[in-house]
Amino acid sequence: MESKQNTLYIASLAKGLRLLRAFDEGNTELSLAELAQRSGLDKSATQRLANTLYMEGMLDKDPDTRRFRPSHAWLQLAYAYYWSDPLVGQAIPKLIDLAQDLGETVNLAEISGDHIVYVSRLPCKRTYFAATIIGRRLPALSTSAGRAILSTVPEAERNAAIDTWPIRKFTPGTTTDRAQIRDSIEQAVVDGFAISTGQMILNEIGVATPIIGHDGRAHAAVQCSVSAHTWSREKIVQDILPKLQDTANAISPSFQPYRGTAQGPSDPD
Amino acid sequence: MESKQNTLYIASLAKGLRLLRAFDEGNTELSLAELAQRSGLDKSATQRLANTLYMEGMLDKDPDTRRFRPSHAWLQLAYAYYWSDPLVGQAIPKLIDLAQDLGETVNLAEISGDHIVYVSRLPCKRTYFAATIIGRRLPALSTSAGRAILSTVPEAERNAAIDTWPIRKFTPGTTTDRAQIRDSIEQAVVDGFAISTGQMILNEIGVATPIIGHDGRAHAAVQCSVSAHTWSREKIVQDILPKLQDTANAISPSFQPYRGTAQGPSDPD
DNA sequence: TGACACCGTATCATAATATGATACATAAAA
DNA sequence: TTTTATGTATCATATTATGATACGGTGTCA
Repeated sequence: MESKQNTLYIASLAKGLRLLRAFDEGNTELSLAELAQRSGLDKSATQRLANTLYMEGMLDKDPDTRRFRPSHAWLQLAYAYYWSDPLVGQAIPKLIDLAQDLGETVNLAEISGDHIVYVSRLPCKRTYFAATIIGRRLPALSTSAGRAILSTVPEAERNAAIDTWPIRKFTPGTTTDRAQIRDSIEQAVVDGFAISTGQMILNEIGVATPIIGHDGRAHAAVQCSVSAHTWSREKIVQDILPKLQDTANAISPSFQPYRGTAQGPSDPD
Repeated sequence: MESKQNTLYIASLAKGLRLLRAFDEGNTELSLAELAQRSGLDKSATQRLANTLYMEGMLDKDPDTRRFRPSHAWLQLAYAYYWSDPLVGQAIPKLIDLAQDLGETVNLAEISGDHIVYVSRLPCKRTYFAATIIGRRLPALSTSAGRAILSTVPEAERNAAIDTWPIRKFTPGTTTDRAQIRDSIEQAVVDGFAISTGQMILNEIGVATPIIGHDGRAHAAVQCSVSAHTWSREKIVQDILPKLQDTANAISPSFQPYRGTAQGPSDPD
């Protein structure tokens, strides 16, 4: 089989991880056959790996349908992650205050390669789409948070990112023109914040301010999503933005930049 | 080596998972040696497994200190979990409303073997310990949520649980006497809710109401934690409890009971 | 400065472990 | 009923993981 490399790579472990990754928002429970199909592994391998994950408590199994599901252990991993991320402890209390103050949903996003990951969400009111987005991974260029973060990196690197990083069309209103995205980011360089309309969801406006680290670069952003029905661009800049920036600045100074990086493939999901 | 069983158990995968589980609130970043020590694996195995996890993007690595950390992928797993858990989608919108209404922190907890797992948290105000508790796993008997859930199971099973399930002492005020815990749970059988004082944190009061499924049993609970400085038991019963119960009942009817169970060892952490 | 201990990294011959083809059983579809 | 698909179990083979060993770098104690 495709031995990824040399002797310090254990294929069995990697294959097991592929099974875990077979689950997502569209595939919440999978049969053995589906698991095999989605992971690209043959039936026998899938059988053994899934059984191992089951025995280790990483997968639940419905005794009737024999379908597999993510177990609570997946949340325990998130718990461990939270403690390991130095930014989380710093930011959460301030984000709580911000969310209470604004009365709108506030998110914390971090850069992860060419994507951003939502690390924490403080929901307020009836959130349009009430689903949690913790752990959601999106192309950085297509999000206000990603653009805010990119606005803090050196010009050359920034331009390279704008030219090469992935983009995805979520709604009819999603910007797919890189020139337009460049304008948006350059505007953010000047303004110190990024704002985008209807990129992810129709009638949704996102504002984000970068959380700047010691090196002057942002690795994260505070983001706020509001409805275009009740908010205008001007009103956001006037009422939300100042508080958003205060919060981001309050988090910034003591933040140890996050230097580690996994070299996983930049999967174009 | 200790082949857990037969031919449908892949030891390498299980060992890799042990590395992941080596990270927790007290061990947020680990060197290779520490990883080996905590997982109980020898240096070579740890080296290979950690390297594989790194290549697959499951671990980050600080290029200077060479220490490993949980990666963003751990949050992506949580994301997949949220979509797979039918209760989450049902409950979150109602919990948001409840949290806004109460102005206090609201949690969703699920039973997982003899422990409970916090699945979602809606923080309000300055939460005493602002840390997130999503994914935190606690002995069911030591929590208000666990007692609320246990109050809905048949008597025989309930008694067996009270006699055998694990207990842990978190504060000087934590109840370790099973007779007392039995009283607390039997009271919950009558009242329909559980309340506990200073079990996890000093001066913290927890109230929980069970979310009852089709089979009449609860697999989850809505929980609220407040400060004993500003709340008395009576005030909680008067002001918080009714809303808490309404919310739990609103979630209950349409909830498909969660039948799958991993057979992992009941680790006494 | 040198000696020592520790850690991360790399290599390699060996055998233990994972492999995947195959067969059986059960359940769903025709 | 027959047919198809899916979950489960078995087994001989060689591919794959193993772990002992060695090397280079770094920090610590004399």
